[in-house]
Amino acid sequence: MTPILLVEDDRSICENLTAFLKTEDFDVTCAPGQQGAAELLQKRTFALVLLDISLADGNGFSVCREIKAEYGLPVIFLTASSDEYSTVAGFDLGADDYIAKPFRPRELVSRIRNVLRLTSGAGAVTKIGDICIDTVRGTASKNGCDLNLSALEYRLLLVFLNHRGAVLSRTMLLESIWDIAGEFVNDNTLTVYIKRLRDKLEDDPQDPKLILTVRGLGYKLP
Amino acid sequence: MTPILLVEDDRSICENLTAFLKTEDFDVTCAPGQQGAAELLQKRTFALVLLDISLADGNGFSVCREIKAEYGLPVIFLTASSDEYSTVAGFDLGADDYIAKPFRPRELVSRIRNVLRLTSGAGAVTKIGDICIDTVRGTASKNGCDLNLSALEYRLLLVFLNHRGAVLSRTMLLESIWDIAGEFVNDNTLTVYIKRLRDKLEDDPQDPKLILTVRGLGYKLP
DNA sequence: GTATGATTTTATGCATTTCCGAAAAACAAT
DNA sequence: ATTGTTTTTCGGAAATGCATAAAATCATAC
Repeated sequence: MTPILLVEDDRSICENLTAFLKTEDFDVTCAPGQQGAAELLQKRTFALVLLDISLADGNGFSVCREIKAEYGLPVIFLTASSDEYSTVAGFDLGADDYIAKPFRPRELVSRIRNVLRLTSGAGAVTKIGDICIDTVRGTASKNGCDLNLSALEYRLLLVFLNHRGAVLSRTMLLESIWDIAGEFVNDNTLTVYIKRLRDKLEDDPQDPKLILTVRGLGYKLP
Repeated sequence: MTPILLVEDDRSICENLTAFLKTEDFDVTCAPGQQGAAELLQKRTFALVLLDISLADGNGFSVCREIKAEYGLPVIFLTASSDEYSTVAGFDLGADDYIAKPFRPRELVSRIRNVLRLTSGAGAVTKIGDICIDTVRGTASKNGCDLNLSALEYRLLLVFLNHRGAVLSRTMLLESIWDIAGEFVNDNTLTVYIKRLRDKLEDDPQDPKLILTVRGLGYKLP
């Protein structure tokens, strides 16, 4: 299921598209406006964004600019105003395609697949605060400069990323990284890697804001 | 001047588009039908093909299939029949965009630029620094002189090329080149070929700038 | 049959990382 | 405060992953 973010304030369009795209193996999440879209992009990772130009709060253009600057995700504009000016402006902002309503669902699917094909190789970037994780390039950076994570540090960070907000028990973390044929490593190894990650990620490793300890339960990424 | 091939049998459209696109810094060559298109593609190099579906001899779909198979060039369908079936069929053949007549010239230009942006890196000849890879001839050259890559070295380079920027795991590389009926070769074979490629490609093989090692994760071409 | 080049394997060295034990610190409960 | 538990820190030993050289195998043409 390819995760897609649909930014659209018309509820009925949202519901119809979500249902239809589901049958085509896309996992659609709806955001009614700029605000919600920004929050979802912070929290989760998407492969593509479908963007309505006319939103209640702000317009699609500014959302597009943000998405391109922050996450580099492919964007397809989805809009009623099919006038030439909009089309050109949309492309100038780095949109990857532009579909005028009313559009035929099957054409939309074709265009989504097409854009995904053309942009594959573009990174799937997730942001947490000023930390940037690019799962395609296999890098994590802070304020643009590479953090030089080791392979294990990187994998550990990924686990936190995929369970954003949840408390992860030490056992669970050990299992997901060190479970080689049921043989675990020393429990303390995890602790050491938590420290390493903090040293590299946190502004102040003494007072972690990203990887928090939940005493007795484990750790979590808020 | 970006060279574009326009395959279109309506003379007046040809002339108008040629003139207009010229003002946008595109160098348009017209072919009235399948026959002429094939000959021109043989003789010259184009960056993109604008393709009318309804041609006097044969139809645009078969031309598209041929272009994609033989030259791998980006294709934009340009057509009167905007029915859904055609759109989907066009994309299925590997078209990169689809514009229904009548279209606005400025939108066409936007879409051309957009497709060129998205497909840059495809094309028959790709450059990385001072390395030139010609996927039609199957050769790679540095500063104009042939690098004399062996078949495997060349194929390995192609894998990197097709995943520019991404970290490619050793397993993935082994699979894409040495996976003969699930039987892998010695894991170190890959290492050796990485070295061979570096020796031929890099200015200073000791300090690679093209094929970088990402310890624990794999290699990547930045 | 030998000569040439491509491919694969073997062997070795080096650098980084991963791992662990033990001590120190932080925390919770009495 | 005292005690016991959990978490953090530290340094060095062990393991791993990668680079390199050189030898062995295979294919092809001469």
